[in-house]
Amino acid sequence: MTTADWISAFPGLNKLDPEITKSLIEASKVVHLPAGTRIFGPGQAPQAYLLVTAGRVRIQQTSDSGREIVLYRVSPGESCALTTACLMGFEDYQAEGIAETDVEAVTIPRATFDDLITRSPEFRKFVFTAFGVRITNLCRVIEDIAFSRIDVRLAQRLLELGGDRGRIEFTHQQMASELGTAREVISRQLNEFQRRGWIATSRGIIDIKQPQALRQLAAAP
Amino acid sequence: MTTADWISAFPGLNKLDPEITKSLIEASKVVHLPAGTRIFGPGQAPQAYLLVTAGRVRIQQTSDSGREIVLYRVSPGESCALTTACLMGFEDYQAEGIAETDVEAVTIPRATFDDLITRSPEFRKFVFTAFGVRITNLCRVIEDIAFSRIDVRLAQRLLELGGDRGRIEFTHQQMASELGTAREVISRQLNEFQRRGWIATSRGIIDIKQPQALRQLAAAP
DNA sequence: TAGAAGTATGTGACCAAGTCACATTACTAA
DNA sequence: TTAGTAATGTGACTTGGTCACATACTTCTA
Repeated sequence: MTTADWISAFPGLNKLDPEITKSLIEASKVVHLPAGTRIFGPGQAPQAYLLVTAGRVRIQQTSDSGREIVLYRVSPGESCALTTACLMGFEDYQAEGIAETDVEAVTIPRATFDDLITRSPEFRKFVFTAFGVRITNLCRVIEDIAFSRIDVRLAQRLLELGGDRGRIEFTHQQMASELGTAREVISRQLNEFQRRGWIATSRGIIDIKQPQALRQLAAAP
Repeated sequence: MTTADWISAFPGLNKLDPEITKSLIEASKVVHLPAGTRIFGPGQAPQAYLLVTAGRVRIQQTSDSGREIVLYRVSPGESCALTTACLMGFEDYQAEGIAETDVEAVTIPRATFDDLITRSPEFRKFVFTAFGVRITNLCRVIEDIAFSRIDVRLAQRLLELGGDRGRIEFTHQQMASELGTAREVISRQLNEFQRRGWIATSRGIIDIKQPQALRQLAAAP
């Protein structure tokens, strides 16, 4: 089976030489990871280059004191810079990757990855661009944590996570981990949002009622 | 002139094939940048791969509100992941790189960089490891900002910047930019450190008097 | 189906850190 | 010497994080 369907999900991989594409498809293997799988983490290095085709992987970091913060997510059409870096020989990092939903991904063995890097400028660009996006993204996170108000950040994240249905199945503690803050802080902010009618909450659920109000807050200077 | 002295400053580049080393040296050019030079930034993409051989480059980010935070520094023996990413085609980032001291660096043209990536596994590993280090580093910054107390972070940074002489020629505002906080916060913390006899300060200068006291605070949980 | 245990959320008091406004103190260049 | 500028000091206030504990909802079990 060398169904190449998945490759169309990666804009950066569309312009590869047919030969390269062939190598890529032949060496790749589609894997399915159930929600909750720990894909990599301290003491658990990934064995292959990973391209997510369906589902979502959450990359997060836990501090010594046990508090967590979500660094970024890997969505379909993306790869994880951390696993790539690890694959290329740098293994000492603290973050961990967890399948947030059932995940379908394509794995490419290290040797093939190395071979493709050598042979294809387009593949190289794809990989380096992925690095660039992640680094830029982490810089953005730093800026947000350092300089943005918690209500603004919460509104942004609610909109990001809400999707079309506007329903987020997260506990307050999970939302706190999203933003690297404390549960009580989230509880208070959510209560305030609810008081204003922007959201409705019940145990483990947040429903967005007035996305435009959240958007306005999220866009605040 | 193809003095290859600089190459010994890069542990990752020591094991290259003689041929690769030759290419590297022939294509490289040593450049000198006076302190204060803006090496890259929004709207100012770097034109070549940059390896720092002497001096120090500061990578920082400025928020919309004008506040700054130092993301990391590039010291001799290191390269800048952001410029690399940029070089490989990803250009949209907000951070800027500034020569903090007079800087001596080796530049490698894009074409040569690309060629070396293709031909040398060791060079690839060097580049990818540099990415990994930076990403790990940024994750550490995120953790610090999100979870560490400002006095602990200040103590750490004072020790990092103090060097052997234990003198730091920074204004309070500059120290605030280091940690992404406000000048008043730094002033108060420094006053407290001074009150305890750990440091001495005068206009634009911080002298470390009791590094071990700072170390103890810096190691706090 | 009641009770118990576990998880999620609410709340007030308090502390840490960031903001604002303005005063004071050093340096620098006429 | 003296403006003028840059650096630092300070108090009042707001925001956000911490702590301790109360309350409410779910699920499991007897």
